[in-house]
Amino acid sequence: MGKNLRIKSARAEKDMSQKDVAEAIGITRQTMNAIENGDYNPTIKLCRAICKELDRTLDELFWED
Amino acid sequence: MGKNLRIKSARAEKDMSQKDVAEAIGITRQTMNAIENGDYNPTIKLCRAICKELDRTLDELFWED
DNA sequence: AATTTTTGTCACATATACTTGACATAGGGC
DNA sequence: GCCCTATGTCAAGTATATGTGACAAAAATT
Repeated sequence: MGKNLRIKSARAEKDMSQKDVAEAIGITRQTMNAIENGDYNPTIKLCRAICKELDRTLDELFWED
Repeated sequence: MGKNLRIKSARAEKDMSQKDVAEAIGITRQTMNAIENGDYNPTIKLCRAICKELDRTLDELFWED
């Protein structure tokens, strides 16, 4: 899986580090890093939490063609 | 978690059983049933596969307010 | 009514998402 | 130079998504 630059971009827009987002939604920094780097496959619940924190939708951050 | 009636509806629209969808995307019938009944929390990859099979987007089938 | 399909549910096994703690590195400010 | 933040990564543990096989009960079909 490739990197998810859309998450990185949405983070930048809110000026949040990976750690900031991770703490805001109650996961570890390492997990956030792994998701952003495409190292694994988060659950939908976690995806929703990331989306809400970054003011994006599932389609905007996690859809793929 | 509550039932996901949007999946059920999308299935009905394509006249597919839980088994049909499950086989089409390479998961078991029981897993498909559990997801539709809200018994757990699928991975984003699986959600994407369900969406593509049922011609819906992530936001349409898996977003929650 | 009998048969087949569809759905619900269970117990147990396996794969993998996620945690924890640690160490390394690059960059910026003092 | 040193310190602090942000990111990357690893090994080992825990939690949970998913698979497998089975049984039962609706719901549809004949």
